[in-house]
Amino acid sequence: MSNDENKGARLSRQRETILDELRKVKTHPTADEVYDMVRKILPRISLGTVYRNLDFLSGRGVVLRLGGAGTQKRFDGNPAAHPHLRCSVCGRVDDLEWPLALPELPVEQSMGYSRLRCDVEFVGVCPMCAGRDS
Amino acid sequence: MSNDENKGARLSRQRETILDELRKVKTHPTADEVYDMVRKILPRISLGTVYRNLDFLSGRGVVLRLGGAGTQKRFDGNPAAHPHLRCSVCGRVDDLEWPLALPELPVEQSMGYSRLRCDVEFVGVCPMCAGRDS
DNA sequence: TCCATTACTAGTAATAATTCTCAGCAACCA
DNA sequence: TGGTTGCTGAGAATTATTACTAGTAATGGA
Repeated sequence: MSNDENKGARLSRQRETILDELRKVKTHPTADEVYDMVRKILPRISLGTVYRNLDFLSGRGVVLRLGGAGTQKRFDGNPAAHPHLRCSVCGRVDDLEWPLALPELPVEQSMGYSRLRCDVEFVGVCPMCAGRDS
Repeated sequence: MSNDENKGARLSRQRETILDELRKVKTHPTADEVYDMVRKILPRISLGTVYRNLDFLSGRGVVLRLGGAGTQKRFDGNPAAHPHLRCSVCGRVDDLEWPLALPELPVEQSMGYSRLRCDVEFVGVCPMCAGRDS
């Protein structure tokens, strides 16, 4: 966080706390889950600030914004590309604990796209949701 | 489209048209792009009907609902799992024309998740958006 | 054939997630 | 020390999606 791109950017208490809290957990919280976490430390923070900073941080590649199949976006404190498991029922996301090599796309197959990164997501039903019904 | 699960389901003119139009294109339209396409044929169709039927069809696995990094969901007339290329600027989605084998997850690595399917998405900047700025 | 049931529709209201706006405060620089 | 810029909280606005409602059409027995 100290190259030219970030010239002028300040590490406010709010921004720092959001980043800290996000790095602390292994769940992949949604914006308002982050809001709840951070509010325990900075009770007067606003939801808009959380969104603004998650946007800022993911824009800089410091955290990962997971688009995914769900309706809300989720955020990951670990910015390295790694595969996820997503529950299609409750929307929860886990890291896959298995060193799956991410597929590499040869430039001549990239159809003109640049700056590619690979998102791999396995979508299924998590143990909790599978137990609930069937 | 004729097994037990679909008992009672009817193939209305609206539903049929939505499916036809979706299968016709290689783009991966959003719900309101589908709405626009279908409206040329059935001008009185409502957006709610489009959403309802896209939901119905993707629930049955007849079409694919692509969650993805963008803000709107996109739909794919080809329900077979296959990798996509997504532009992080304009949100457009292309099929990857390269027979990339989708990674297979061994059951013992699935962390209790069941009925898994794999989504692979390469996210980058498409040629059009790359040309516009830099 | 007639009637009850069910699936579906258009239109519109409601909701949910996210982004935008704006006035004030705080850090930084000349 | 004063001006500029980045950031904030609060709340309004926007956007995508879902839910509701009343009406219509297909279906399946009596």
